Amino acid sequence: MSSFAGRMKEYPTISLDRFDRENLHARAYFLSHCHKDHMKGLKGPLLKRKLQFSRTVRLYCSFVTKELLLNNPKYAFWEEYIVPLELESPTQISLVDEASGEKEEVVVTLLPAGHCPGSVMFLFEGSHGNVLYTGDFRLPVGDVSRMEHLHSGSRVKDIQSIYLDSTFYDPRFYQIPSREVCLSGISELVGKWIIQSPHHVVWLNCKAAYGYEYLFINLGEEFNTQIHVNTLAMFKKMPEILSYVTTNRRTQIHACRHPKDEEFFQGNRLPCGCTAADGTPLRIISIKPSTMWFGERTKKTSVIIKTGGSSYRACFSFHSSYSEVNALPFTQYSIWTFLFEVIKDVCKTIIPFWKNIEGTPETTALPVSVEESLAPTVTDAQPAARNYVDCTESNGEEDEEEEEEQQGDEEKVGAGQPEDISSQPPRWEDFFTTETLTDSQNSLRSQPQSCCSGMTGSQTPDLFSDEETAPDGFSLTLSGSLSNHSSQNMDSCLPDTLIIQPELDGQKQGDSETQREEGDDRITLSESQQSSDFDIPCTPESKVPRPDELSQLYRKLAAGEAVRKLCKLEK
DNA sequence: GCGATCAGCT
DNA sequence: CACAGCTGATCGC
Repeated sequence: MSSFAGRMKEYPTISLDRFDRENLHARAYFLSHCHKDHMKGLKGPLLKRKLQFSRTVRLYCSFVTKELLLNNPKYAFWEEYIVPLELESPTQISLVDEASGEKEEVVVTLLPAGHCPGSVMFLFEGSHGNVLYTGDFRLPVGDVSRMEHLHSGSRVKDIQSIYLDSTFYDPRFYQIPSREVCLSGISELVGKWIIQSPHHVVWLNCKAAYGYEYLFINLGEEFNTQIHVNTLAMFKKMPEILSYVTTNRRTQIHACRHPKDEEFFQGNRLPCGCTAADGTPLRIISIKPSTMWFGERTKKTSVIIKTGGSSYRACFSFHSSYSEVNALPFTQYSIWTFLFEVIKDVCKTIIPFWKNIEGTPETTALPVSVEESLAPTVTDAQPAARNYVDCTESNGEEDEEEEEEQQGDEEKVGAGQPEDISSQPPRWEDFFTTETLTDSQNSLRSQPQSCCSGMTGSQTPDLFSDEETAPDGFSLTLSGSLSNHSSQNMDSCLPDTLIIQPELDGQKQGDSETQREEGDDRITLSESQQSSDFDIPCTPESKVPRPDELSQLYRKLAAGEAVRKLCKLEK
C-alpha cells in the first residue's frame, strides 16, 4: 500500500491520491488511478462537505478514471467536482486559496502509466520547478524516453523531483517478464486446456481490481470468446472492453468472483456456480496472476508455474521492475521520493546504493544502474531517508571486475538495447493509454507497432525448453513465442515458458502443496518467497553475509564508500 | 448506525 | 513481508 502522504514539497497545496487529514485543505486534488489504496479519504464526509462550500476545488484525473470512480455510488457525489483531462494535453490550473484569494498557477500534463485502465502519471510545471508524480506505473524500458512532454526539443526536461512508484524498486525484483511474454504464456496454457473439450474451463483468479482487462481482451480475441465476470457496469462506456466480457456463464474462460471462490474451486466449482448443461463435471484449472521476478543473472525463467493438480500461477505485474525503473531517463539529476516504503518494509536491512555525480549539486542522486548494490540500511540513522533518497559520496570509479562481467554477460540488462522483433505482439501500453471511451476504432487490443518499442533485453527471459506430461495427458509444454503463440499450432512451440510440476518430483499429489519444495532441484524458493503470490526465485548468487562481512559493509558505508557487494540480508 | 482501524485471509 | 483488496471484529462518535 502506498505510504505517500498525499503532498509534494514543491506544490504543497495540491493533494494526490490521498484525501484525508491535511489533504482536506488542498486547493486541488489529483487521482492517478482507481485503486482503493490511492483513494483514501475520497469518500469521507468531511471532504464532501468541503466541496459543497468550495467554488474552485476540483478533482483532476483521466476520463477513464472518472468513469470507473463514478461507477461506484459511494463516490457519485464527486461528479460535479471532477475535471477529466486528456492525456498528453498540458492544462493550466489555478490553485486558489479561497480565504485570501491568493493564487498560484501550475501546468499539469497527464502521461500514460500502464498500471491499469485510466492510470496516469502527473507532470507538474510551475514556479517551483518540474515535478513528476508517477502514481503506480508499469512501463517498458524506453517508453518514458519517448514521451514528448518530458522533453524540451531533443533534451529531457529538467525534472527536479520524481515521486516514484517504488513497489518493486529493489534489486531482488531485478527483472519481471514483459507483459507480452506473460500474456503469451497464459494464452498457451488456456488454449491447450480449453481445446480439449467444452467441459474444460479456466478460472482466472484475479484480484478484485482494475488492471486485468487487457488479459481478458487478448484471451477473448485469441479464443473468440468472452470472459465471464460478475458485472459489466463499470465498462458500459468502454466498448473495447465490453465486447470481451460477459455475464453469461456459458463460456470456457471465467474471471468471476465469490467471497468463497477458493473454496468453490477446491470443490471443482466455479465461483459463479456454473455447471455443464448435460451434467458432465467441469474440468477446471485456475490461473492466478502473480508477480514473478528474476534476478540479474538468473538463467532460466518461467512465466507459468503449476502449484497444484489444477492450479497455476502466471506472471503478471502492474508495477515496473528494478531494471525498468533504473532505465528511466532524467534520473541522474532528480531527487527521488518513494511512494512506497517497500524497500524498508520488505527488506529492512537493504537500501539501494546511490552516489553523487561529480560537479552536480549535492541533491543529485544517481542509482547504480545495472549492478545490484546493496548495503545495510542507514535509515534509522538518517530519518530524511524515509521519503527522500539521500546522496552518498561517489568513490569516483567503477568496480572493474563487475563491469567487465556485465560486458560479457549475455543477460546484460539496461536501457537502449531494443531487440529486433519483426512481429510485435499487442502492447499493453496502448490499451492502458486509451482515453476515448466510446471510440470503437481506437482498439484497446492495438496493432503491431511498426517501430521497435516496448521490448528490450531486460524484458525478454531466456528461452529454454522443458517438456513434461501431466497424468491426465494434458501436455505441459508451453510455448511463449512472441510472434507465433497460437495454441492451435503445437508443433511451432518455441519454449520460453515452463510449467513446474512439483508432484512429479517424487511427491504424491496430496502432498504437493505442503512439501513441494522438497526434492525439487530446479527451483528452490527462498524463505521469503514461500508464502505468498511471489513464488519465484530471485538472484541465485545472493547469499547471507557473514557477520564480519556485515561489519565491513557498515564501515564502508559510514565512510561514504561505495558498497557494491551483492548480499542478501536476513530480516 | 456509521466510519475508522486492525487482524486475518487470499 | 510486499500486491489490492475483502471480510469480520472492535471501538468511538
